[in-house]
Amino acid sequence: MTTRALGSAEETELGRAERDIRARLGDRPFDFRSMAAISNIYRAATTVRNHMEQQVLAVHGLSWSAFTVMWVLWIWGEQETGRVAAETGTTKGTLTGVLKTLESRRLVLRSAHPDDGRRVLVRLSPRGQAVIEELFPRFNAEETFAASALTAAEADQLAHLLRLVSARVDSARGEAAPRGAQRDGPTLTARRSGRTFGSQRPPGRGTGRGS
Amino acid sequence: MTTRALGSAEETELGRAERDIRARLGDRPFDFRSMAAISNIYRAATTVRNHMEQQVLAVHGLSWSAFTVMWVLWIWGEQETGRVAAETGTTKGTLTGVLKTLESRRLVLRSAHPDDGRRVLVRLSPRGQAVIEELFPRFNAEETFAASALTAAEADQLAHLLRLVSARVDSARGEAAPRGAQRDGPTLTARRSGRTFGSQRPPGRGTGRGS
DNA sequence: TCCCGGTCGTTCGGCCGCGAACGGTATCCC
DNA sequence: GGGATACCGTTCGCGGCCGAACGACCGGGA
Repeated sequence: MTTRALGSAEETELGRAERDIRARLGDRPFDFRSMAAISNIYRAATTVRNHMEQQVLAVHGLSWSAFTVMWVLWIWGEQETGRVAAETGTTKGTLTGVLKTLESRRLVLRSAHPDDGRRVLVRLSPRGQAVIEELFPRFNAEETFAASALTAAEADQLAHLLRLVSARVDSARGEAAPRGAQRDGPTLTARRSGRTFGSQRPPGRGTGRGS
Repeated sequence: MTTRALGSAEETELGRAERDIRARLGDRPFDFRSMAAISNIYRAATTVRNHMEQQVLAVHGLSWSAFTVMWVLWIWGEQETGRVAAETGTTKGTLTGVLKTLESRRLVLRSAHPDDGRRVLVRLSPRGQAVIEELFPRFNAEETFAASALTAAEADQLAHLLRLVSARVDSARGEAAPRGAQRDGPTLTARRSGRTFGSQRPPGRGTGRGS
């Protein structure tokens, strides 16, 4: 309640849209509260991604995905492509394409795994290293800007609530139809979503003292 | 703080990832709080979208975007394509493609605007109407599930915080480089993002008693 | 040794997504 | 009225994105 931010018509505008929706659906027992919470996630995500691509990434012609891959390689160093895919939240097939793009621009390098012929290792090139080190401070500055309508406590709260949603949805992987069922299906390629704070940890890094 | 939900290792896992990031970047003055808040938005959005497409939309082979378009037409009725584009948060070019897909499946109908030869009107076909009415309750049920780790107050708070972020980023449209500058650039196609609660209102609907 | 199931990265087809460019249309202003 | 201007939806090129299919490769077992 502290930061209302911007003298915009935000609340009234949104109220109008919601009123239209209720006028159309109000006689049916839908969960408008969850609808607002969930739908706004996608809305904010698209807004932020477009902003970053236009304001920060455009100077190097990078997409959000390409940047994310470079970020992962920057933080955790050389990785197997499968791990990068999981960490960036895409499928292996998608990652192949992104890597092809990055490789064509000489930003990353692929190399064969020494012990396993199936695996492929990826790492930043010196050029890629320079690009991410130039880009990330600007990227982070825009993150600060995007969160600047929030108090510190609100930013923490936002991250926390989003993690709860992600964890909840992740917990339902591999199910079929009904909501009540317990999860059992193990067969599904590991999938993560988005940059940073994925739940995969890098290999050979601190074991984090178990549970 | 009330709902911790799932006996998962969520917090410790995320803590480990964040610790790795700080180990790599901690000596530099980055804004880790904003980083966590913003990056988790994208992560949650992807997770939710994939979940919806797999659990709800797959039975009709619809994408999130196609569903969103049908939703808009369902709630607000026949619309000009430009308005649908703004409401769904895509460009006009993208919408043309989505409409082509929907039209090929006989879910929407295009018609010429009576008074303006440039405009095109879109509406749900009877078949499309039936599909969205079957699909939306299931969709909303999954929204409820996705938000089920949150209390009612937390869900409201999440929506509120996300709206603040969206509004903040939207306010920066048309700028170039420096953060301090005031916005001036008017030339930019109206852009919204995501389903529901966009700030565009339908034409000819209640005027909402102005400001 | 030779299968054989499992795993890895790539390829493929289809769709979404963007900005830029294009043709058709309306509107403003003289 | 007639031309400049602005607007609308479509098209285009390129890249991201997914699931499925594929070929290469690993490991274990007889």
